[in-house]
Amino acid sequence: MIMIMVEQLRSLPHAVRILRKNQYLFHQGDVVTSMFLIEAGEARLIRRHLDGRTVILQRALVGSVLAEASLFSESYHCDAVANTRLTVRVIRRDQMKAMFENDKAFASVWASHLSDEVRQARLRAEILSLKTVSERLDAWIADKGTMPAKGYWKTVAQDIGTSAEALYREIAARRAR
Amino acid sequence: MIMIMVEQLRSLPHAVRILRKNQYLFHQGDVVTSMFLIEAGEARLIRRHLDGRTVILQRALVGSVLAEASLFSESYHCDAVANTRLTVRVIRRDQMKAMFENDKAFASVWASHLSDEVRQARLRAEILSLKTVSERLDAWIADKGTMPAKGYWKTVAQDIGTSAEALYREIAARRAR
DNA sequence: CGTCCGCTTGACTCAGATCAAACTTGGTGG
DNA sequence: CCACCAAGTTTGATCTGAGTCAAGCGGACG
Repeated sequence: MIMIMVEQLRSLPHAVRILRKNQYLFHQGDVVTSMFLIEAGEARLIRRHLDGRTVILQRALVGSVLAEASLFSESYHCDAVANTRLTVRVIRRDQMKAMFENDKAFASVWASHLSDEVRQARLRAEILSLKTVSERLDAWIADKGTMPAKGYWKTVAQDIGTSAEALYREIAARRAR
Repeated sequence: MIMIMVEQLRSLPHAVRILRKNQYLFHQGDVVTSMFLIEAGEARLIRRHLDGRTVILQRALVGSVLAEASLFSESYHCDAVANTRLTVRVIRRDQMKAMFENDKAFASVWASHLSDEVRQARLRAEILSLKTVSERLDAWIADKGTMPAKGYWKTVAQDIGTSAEALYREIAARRAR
């Protein structure tokens, strides 16, 4: 399903943009003129708080679209930053809108994709409403299937909204059993 | 926008169902045959955990649709319960799908609505990723505009994922300033 | 008028945030 | 090949915000 969508998006005229790690793709408040399909690398949607803390709204990997939720809105509601060196396909918003309006199959796939995003975001909120690290980790694993390789644990800690240390301790405790 | 959608939904043939408080509209895993438009009352989408604790995924008031994210899926991914006496308009899923496919305006409105849901769910996750009650309350108020009337505070506590007591204390502390 | 529910406040306890210091590991450049 | 650096991991110590239990208050409503 998602592949079908990506296929169709690739058929549109586009430009390509390459960003360095930590470079911004767009900022909260910018007028939405383009949508971005990730070709290589990884990005994150973040919101920065007054005190400088950042919250990750979403992590986006190869094949995902930034920012789906903005196709019908005037301005971006968060920042997008490259997590790694990042290659994105730039598609003009009006072209994507035209495709949505003229191609029934695409419209369905797009809506279905949005529905999935709703579910995922609600799941994330559900995980974050759990109180202990242990419960959150269980829920995270229940969703994803397995624990990732060692270098990615810190990332999981951010996903489930705890400090890295707390997660390491939980993992250590489980290892001990 | 949302009103336009509701208007169009009302134009479809439908049945009406009335539920008592705490009665279930559907359960997680049920096959999706219908969508529900709330005519009167209030419902909540919840997920029940092994230990019996319930997590509110979403609260739904008059005019909202349950469960948007399921139009394109086979089974419900959570439970829906009446918060009050509840009147819903029952619309068959295949009719709604047909409308999505044949009516461009509706398709746009629907996708736009889903985008909004994505934003809201992500915002909720963002709030829940904050660590102190004070920060969460600030974020909640920043989103909604103001604090609700006194009888609704307990609800807010659930929204921001803390105990009622913790919220009452935070409110008391603010009053003191 | 009694019952229910939301609010209020106190006391206690604890999970996890934070700070800190050491150790792996992979990559980079000399 | 090794020194060095950056990032992630590990573990300890400390502190605190908030969950929980508990008891009392007040308004709404049958």
